Amino acid sequence: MEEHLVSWRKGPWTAEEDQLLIEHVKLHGEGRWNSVAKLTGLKRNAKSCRLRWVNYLRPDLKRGRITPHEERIILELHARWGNRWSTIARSLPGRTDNEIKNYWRTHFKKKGGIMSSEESAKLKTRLLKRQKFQQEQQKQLFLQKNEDMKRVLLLLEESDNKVTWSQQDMVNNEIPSVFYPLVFNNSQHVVETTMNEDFTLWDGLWNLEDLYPATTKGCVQNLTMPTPIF
DNA sequence: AAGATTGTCAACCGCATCCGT
DNA sequence: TACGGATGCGGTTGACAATCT
Repeated sequence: MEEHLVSWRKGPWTAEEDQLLIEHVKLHGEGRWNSVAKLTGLKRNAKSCRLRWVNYLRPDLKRGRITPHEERIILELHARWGNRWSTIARSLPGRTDNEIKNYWRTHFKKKGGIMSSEESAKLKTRLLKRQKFQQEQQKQLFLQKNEDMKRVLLLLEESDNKVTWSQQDMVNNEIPSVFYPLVFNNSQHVVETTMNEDFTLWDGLWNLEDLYPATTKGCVQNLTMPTPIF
């Protein structure tokens, strides 16, 4: 396609354009971005198509906020490799170089590129808070598990010891699966998912607390630890 | 309530690199 | 080996949203 004859569309992509691009990749695979316009009628140049696919439409992309674990990886890899975003992105499946670059610039890049001692102290405090929270959460999980086991023992007694552990239960040292409906409202998987999501939520709140101590203090204090559903 | 400031993120641009001819 | 097109990368911009004053 002769670029000087075509007036390429620019700016945000529409849902229709996205659909055309998705269909094109389904049919022809990734790459050959120059043929997209020819074959689909899209008025987007090769670069724009590639970027849209890589940063937004790829099905293996991870949506949502960067997790504390990912943040730690970003910090470590940036310390090692500097601004080699695509290299860093390879260690974070589902995240794009653009996303990581944006995240870094928003959260860590300071004027002049060097953090003041006050800022680095803030970062340290934040990491310590996280560590503390993780420890507390593990403790809570442990205590919760103990409670679950007590419950199961009671149920076992009530059921006249007629229930047996499956082989898998024995291997995992877990509650007999037949008791799940009685012990958990849903499945254990749902409980774990909820806990993880809550962790992300709490992490976000810490960020807020660091940034806006006055406005979020009350909110954070009034929240309680997430508890499994019974 | 409204304007100013700051944060976020999608998208663009220029340059570098790769690869086929 | 040189050349040109395709692709990849990192820096930057601009629009919009959220928050502050």
